Amino acid sequence: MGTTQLETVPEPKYWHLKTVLAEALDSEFAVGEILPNERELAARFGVARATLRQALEQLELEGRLQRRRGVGTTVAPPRMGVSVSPLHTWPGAAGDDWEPADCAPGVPPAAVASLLGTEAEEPVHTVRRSRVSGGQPVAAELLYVPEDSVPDLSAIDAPAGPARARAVLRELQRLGLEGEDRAVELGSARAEDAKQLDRLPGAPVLVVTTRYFAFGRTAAVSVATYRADTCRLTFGDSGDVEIHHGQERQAS
Amino acid sequence: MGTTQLETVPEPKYWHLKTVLAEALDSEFAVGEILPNERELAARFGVARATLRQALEQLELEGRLQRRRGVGTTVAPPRMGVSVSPLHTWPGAAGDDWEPADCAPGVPPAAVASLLGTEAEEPVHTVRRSRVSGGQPVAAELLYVPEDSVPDLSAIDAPAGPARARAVLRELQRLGLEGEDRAVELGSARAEDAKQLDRLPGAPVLVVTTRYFAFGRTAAVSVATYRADTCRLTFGDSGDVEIHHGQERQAS
DNA sequence: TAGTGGTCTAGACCACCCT
DNA sequence: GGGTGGTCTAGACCACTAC
Repeated sequence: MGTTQLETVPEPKYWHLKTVLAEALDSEFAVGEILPNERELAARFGVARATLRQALEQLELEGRLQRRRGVGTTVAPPRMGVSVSPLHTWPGAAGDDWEPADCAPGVPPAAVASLLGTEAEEPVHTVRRSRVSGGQPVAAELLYVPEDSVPDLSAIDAPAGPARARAVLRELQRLGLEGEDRAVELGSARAEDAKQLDRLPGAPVLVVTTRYFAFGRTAAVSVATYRADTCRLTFGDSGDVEIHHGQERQAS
Repeated sequence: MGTTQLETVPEPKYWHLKTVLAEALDSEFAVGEILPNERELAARFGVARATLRQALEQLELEGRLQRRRGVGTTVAPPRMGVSVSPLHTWPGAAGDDWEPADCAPGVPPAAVASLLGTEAEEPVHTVRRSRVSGGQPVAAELLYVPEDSVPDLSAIDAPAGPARARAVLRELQRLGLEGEDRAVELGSARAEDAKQLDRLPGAPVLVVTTRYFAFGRTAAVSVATYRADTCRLTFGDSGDVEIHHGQERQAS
């Protein structure tokens, strides 16, 4: 009864390891610095490599580390704030930092079709865009626009590719935007998005689903996947606020 | 040169496994149904248990599965939409679905102190609340309120506990709220939050950081951690939209 | 007490990057 | 070619739940 029981619930090794590493990152490493490789770190801490990797995985999930196959593990800079504020403008409006990449007709996934209220197998304009911030890709987007939302689009304008993407976006601007709403959830990058984001398939992403309303219905749906490791999504004007984990220095 | 190379990039086993399982979930399992245990599934697919677990982990991350130690793996219901719209009201206003749990003075983490603009070691009112939706806990929140934001709070009111939490929230309502902004990022549940969310430490969470402005400065900061596996954060009025992965039936 | 998922080990080989 | 992280194996034991 009088015994001091510090660990009624024994802490998993990888959890403790993560804490130790996190403290080391704050105090002993600079942003961009390369950590010792996994085999050496595991040996140094006296654990199996798999256990060490469990700790590294969590730190990467929290945006503290960046791991690249064939290169090594580096200390990540603080997450960048990426604004996803409702701007009450259509995608593709002047000033947004998305780059149209492609456009082709395609059947949207069932979840999107249900949001659009289209028939199950009905093809819609599918515009792919990518967003770059701070010199690296942060998001990949698929924008689904039913054919009848942009009736004036001349099919002859551009059969496919970036030119057609721009044409669809241009047509959207003509519509009266009545509103929009957003949802954010956790997902994992599909192969296509992963390549666009310079990550491996399955990497954690924040999926932002936006519905655009016009004519009293959903006129377009955007599904944007943001790199969860490097991005902090901001709503409002908190985009330029710095978040500090601890002391931070720049690698020389 | 004329060979058809279907797999220039060989797909990892766990990735393929995940796809197969996801399809099985859509077509052969009902929500709430219990899957065969990991050892049997691994044997059935001819892989090591660790490999199978990698696939299950991703499906859980995507909100398709729910795993509970000592119980089993069940098919998760679609994620519930949880509204985090800017309501332009203080936390604790009538009608919000947060339950005050506790309040004590405490030194906020450095990141929060920097948002509040308080001194490094300055203690602030720290209110803990929890949010329940659909009968289960979805979020845990720590609300940091500097002492001078609620100067009229009589310390004698309640020394600690839920009563004091309510007292702090009550005082907040008196202030003129000038604005708020939010940021969403991925994190992992700390031990404390994990218990509150009925998850293991390290579980993926969506961290919503909200700044409340009054007197031309940041008068309070809220850090809310939402279960990433069960929640879809909604901004706007898309909260009641159904998202379907595929066919869905109810377990009998 | 039996069965589940969670943790951990000590190996092996592979895909990728850089030089 | 040498070094990195990524995948995979076949075990073992532990913590938890339910009966």
